[in-house]
Amino acid sequence: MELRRADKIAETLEQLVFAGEYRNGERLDEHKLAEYFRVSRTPIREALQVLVSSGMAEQIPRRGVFVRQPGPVELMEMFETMAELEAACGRFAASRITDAGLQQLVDANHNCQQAIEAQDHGRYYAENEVFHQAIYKASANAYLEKQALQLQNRLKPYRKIQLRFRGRLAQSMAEHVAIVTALQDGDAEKASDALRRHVAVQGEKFHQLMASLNN
Amino acid sequence: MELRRADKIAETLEQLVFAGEYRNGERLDEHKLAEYFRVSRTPIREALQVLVSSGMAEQIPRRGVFVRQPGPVELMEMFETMAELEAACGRFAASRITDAGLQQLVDANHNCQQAIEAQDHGRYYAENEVFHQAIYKASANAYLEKQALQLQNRLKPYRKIQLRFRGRLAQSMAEHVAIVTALQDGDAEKASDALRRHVAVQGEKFHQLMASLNN
DNA sequence: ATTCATATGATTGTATACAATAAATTTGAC
DNA sequence: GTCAAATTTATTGTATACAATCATATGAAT
Repeated sequence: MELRRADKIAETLEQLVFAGEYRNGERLDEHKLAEYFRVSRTPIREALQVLVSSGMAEQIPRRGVFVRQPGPVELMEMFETMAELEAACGRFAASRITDAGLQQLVDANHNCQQAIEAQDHGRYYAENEVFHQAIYKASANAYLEKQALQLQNRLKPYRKIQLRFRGRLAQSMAEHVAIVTALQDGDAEKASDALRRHVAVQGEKFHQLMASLNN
Repeated sequence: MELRRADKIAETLEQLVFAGEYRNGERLDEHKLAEYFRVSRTPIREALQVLVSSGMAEQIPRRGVFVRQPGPVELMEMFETMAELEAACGRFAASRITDAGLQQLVDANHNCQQAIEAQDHGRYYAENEVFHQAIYKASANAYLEKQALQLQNRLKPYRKIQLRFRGRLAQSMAEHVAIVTALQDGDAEKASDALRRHVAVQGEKFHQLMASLNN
């Protein structure tokens, strides 16, 4: 499945946009992309529509599609929304999580802790993702889970930057533990609050994020 | 702007799917649609991709795109998510809403009340939409607002059915008033809780919704 | 020199033609 | 008669050709 060239091109283009290969208002030239990917304009146009529908580009009829890198304001809005989505997942998970689900969280945290001790930022990042995705799934709401996964994916490049800062890992771990405890206790309010605060970007985190945008 | 035929076709197709013109697994035949709309397959394919990306249809490579009417489970999940999105909007709005924003809510409620007294379900439905959209905007988070609007749009057909039931309008109005009061007081918790309960589909509402699916 | 109209070029949107793949049908062996 | 392989048909995916529209450049009139 998924052998369509257009889909593969869409994935590649997404990564290119994520990697910052394109400036903010830059136009995605159909001809040049067709030449680059050695295909006709047709699959390129289909790939561009995927980018547009995911919000990574904007289409102006009869003008073309232009990459839309989120600015500081939109980025904050996306992080705020992410925090609320995760809080919602936690709220549902508190009463719906299974023993197996809880065990997944405990395991993920264990791996996170190991990554910290090994000072392996990359691995911490990966295991952190596992932890959060386990919570999405524990919400037992496939629709909400999908929304959360999508936004998590869009914010991935920025979150990666964020974890680089001093002391952030240890604090993050402590918050994870509090989240798991709340879920174990079945305390929906505590779980959602803990997740909201954990994901939210405020205070020092906010400044760090803003500073990272100037690179 | 937006003079592309593909976009207009996408809109029309969305409405057709909403209206239940297509069965659940039904395939959207490119040739037939092209013939029906008197265009070539190209704009049809673009329109179909829009449906796919909005979740209203599923694409199986080299097989075609098939309409995906949400079943009972997914519908519940969407309503749950809607409730959480609105709760999030309310949470932000509690501290960010302006006097003008509050006035919009009061006005919308006034119009809702008039619609009830006139027993005008259609008008109540329209003004109810205005009320909720005003809250989305008052969240002062354009990204969240957009997400809420999208889901609201997808749930529109089902919500329409729901409001038909006896006593629902009066209860809904009372809840609106409570929401406005919480926002006036700047009480984030109260506002988000009130919105969550207002939008959530539980108890009797759940049974009514399920019953409506069998038509 | 400025401004407006026209013309020219570039780019997107649509139509059509072709290729690749999957579904359906036919044919043949047992 | 049933099953399987092969062939045909149908349908999607891609390439190319054409049309429509927008941006730029050119030129004349003031």
